Amino acid sequence: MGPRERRDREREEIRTKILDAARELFASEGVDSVTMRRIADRIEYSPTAIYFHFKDKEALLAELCDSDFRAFAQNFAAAAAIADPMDRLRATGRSYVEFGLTHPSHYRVMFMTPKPAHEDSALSRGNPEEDAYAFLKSILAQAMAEGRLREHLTDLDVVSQVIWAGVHGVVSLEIAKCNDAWVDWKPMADRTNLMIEVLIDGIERKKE
Amino acid sequence: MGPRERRDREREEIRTKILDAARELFASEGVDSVTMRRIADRIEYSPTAIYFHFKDKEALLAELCDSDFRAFAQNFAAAAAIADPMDRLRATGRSYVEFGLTHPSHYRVMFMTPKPAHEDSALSRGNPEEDAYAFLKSILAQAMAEGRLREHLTDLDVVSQVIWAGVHGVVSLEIAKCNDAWVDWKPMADRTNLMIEVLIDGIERKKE
DNA sequence: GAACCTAACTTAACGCTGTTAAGTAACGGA
DNA sequence: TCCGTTACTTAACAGCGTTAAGTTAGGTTC
Repeated sequence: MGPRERRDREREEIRTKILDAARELFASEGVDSVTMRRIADRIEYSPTAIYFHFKDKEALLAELCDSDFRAFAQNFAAAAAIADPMDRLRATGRSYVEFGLTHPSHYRVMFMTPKPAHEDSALSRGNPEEDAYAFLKSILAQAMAEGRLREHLTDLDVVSQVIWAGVHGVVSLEIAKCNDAWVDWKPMADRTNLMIEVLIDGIERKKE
Repeated sequence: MGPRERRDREREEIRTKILDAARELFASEGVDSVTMRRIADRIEYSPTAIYFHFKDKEALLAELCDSDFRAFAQNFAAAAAIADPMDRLRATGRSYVEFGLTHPSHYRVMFMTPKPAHEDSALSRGNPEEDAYAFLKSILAQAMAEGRLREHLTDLDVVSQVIWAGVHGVVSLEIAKCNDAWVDWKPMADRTNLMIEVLIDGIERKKE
């Protein structure tokens, strides 16, 4: 079974070569520069060779996205070490915004671009270390278990989705509209801080 | 001075004809279907004729955006009639979300797509009836004047931008990620309600 | 009225895109 | 040795935004 394994390995190698080339183009020149022909140029193959390894451009980008999601989730490792759930939530929010501002191109593709379905993913969903949404949910689950959330907040998913939407709103508005002059944009840090503060204040149970 | 005026009028007519065709294509088949060639087909001109009336495709879309922004701002007319600023804020948030869900294509172009500068606009900025951001700001200005906002909230722009980001987050996540199966999406109405409630709770001054 | 000029187009083309069809080598298995 | 699969290549198609060059109609000027 030597040749077969070697062939499989070679196939995997050129696959990752394509992905690496795409990732480099994407990071350095933006999503619009990622064309099949430019990827092919980089790896010194013909453009059509890519279609032997990926169904089409969309499938290629989707697979790029998967690894980006993994990097995104690992971005929260530092925050994960914080014991207090509310403080962990604060740190997670800050990490989230930081990731978006540091990798705006990735953020756009991951969270600001509608994609048709894309169900088949190599990511282990539900695992807080690879699935950022599961990570957020686990924080709120602990907060709820410890009685730190308001009484009427019983649906973990709704709360998670609103928290997510809050920080996502700050990041995505910044990415999409920071050049628009008709808004007197205040410093990003101020917006981030107030958003996190408002969100936490809105879900935290008040002491009497 | 007859002929000259007639010529100017004709020029304006074909201009709006182009815009109307683009708008129709855009609304019915999405932004990707708006191509110079398809617009030209609709109005029975050659594609290049459009370039005599618009610098390029981007300028055409920018002008479409302007009228969309006007429609967007007028969407808040009903909410504007509410006297209490916090209730007006609630109604405005709900109108905002409703607009986004009813016109996802427009919303995407307006608020989810980075555009290079685009400063020249026919919109009267600062006028709450045409500028939705100014409208939001005017609500919060009244709230602040009436002592309804927390003491530490002194910067009207920061508060406005966070409120905006909150509802924008709910809408844009819905538009971009509603097909993603790795999130157990809860009903849009629940997310909207909780977001508005959390935001208002986070900025409203508490009675003692 | 004739010449001229310019505004408003058209046709043809360029260079780019994603993608497919058809052809060609190389190589493992029967 | 033959055969079929695998992994490609070259050529091409249809579409895109955009530009260059040519055409026609209409107002202006002598």
